[in-house]
Amino acid sequence: MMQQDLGRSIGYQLKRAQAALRATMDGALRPHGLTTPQYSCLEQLRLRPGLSNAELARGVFVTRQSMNVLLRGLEEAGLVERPATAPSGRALPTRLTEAGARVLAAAKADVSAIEHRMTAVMDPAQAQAFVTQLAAMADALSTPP
Amino acid sequence: MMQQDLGRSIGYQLKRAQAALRATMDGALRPHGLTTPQYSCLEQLRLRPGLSNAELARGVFVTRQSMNVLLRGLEEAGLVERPATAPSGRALPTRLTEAGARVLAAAKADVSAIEHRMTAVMDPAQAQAFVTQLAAMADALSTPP
DNA sequence: TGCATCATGTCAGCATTCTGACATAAGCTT
DNA sequence: AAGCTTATGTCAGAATGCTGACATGATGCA
Repeated sequence: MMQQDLGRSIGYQLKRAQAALRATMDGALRPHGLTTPQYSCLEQLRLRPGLSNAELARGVFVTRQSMNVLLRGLEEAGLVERPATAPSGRALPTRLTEAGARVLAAAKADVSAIEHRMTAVMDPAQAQAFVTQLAAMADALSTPP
Repeated sequence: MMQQDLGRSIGYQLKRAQAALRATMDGALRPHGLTTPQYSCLEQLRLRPGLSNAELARGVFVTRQSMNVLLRGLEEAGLVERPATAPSGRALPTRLTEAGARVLAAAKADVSAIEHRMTAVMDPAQAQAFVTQLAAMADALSTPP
């Protein structure tokens, strides 16, 4: 097909939008002492307390190993806590500390503002359809052809 | 606002779609001996031959330093070539070799199929609007508020 | 009951990418 | 002409994330 304009490629624009979001979030989160993956992890824990390391990894789209070091950082900073021994199996259920919930709430305000800047380019109905389409595209790729 | 469902967050779905695309592309490109950033670099060079290291870095959304090591790999593999001395200033214009163009063409077929799997969840008019919206969102974030 | 399979947490090693810094070259201002 | 600003390529070091591997605990099956 020999595409002449990269700007019409969905893969390129997807990467571009994601890169812009990541850079903007990193900038906004730095004053809170968080990176974007750390923020994503805390947000997961807010919505689903008690998630294990492996479950968090899948939710943040990194490997278990990466999530492990990320969690240690959050634990050392006192933002999350894990029991020393597993209540069942090997999974250690992780929870936000009070300090973690506080930091997350402050950071979330900034992140929400960024997401609003993104969706402001469309009307609300378009924005909702857009998110639905994003999810459908991810599903289409995750399902083997 | 306290969002209860991560699936409705545009940031989450954007990350999810990008992660799925990246993983699928990595898998499809491995048989060609390419990573996704390397493929993106070759594609840039196909559309705009003679791009410098710094220009390529911006196009692929990595730093100059990362693009530098990436380019050395492609150069060593014989897929791209750069003059030993800069014709003007310090910028070294990079071009695809014949082998590079050949590898890229073969890889591009697979990548195009992947992009088609993504857009197949919408009708063509929706897909075009979707790409336009992605670009608008990236612009909204790149422009200081 | 045994045993195979799977998921989890974790260690080690490596690849990738980043931040910080420096020297060089071009363009612009004065 | 001289100096300031910007852009580029590159080096060094560190952070981040990944692959491979292993032991442990749960689960399902013969």
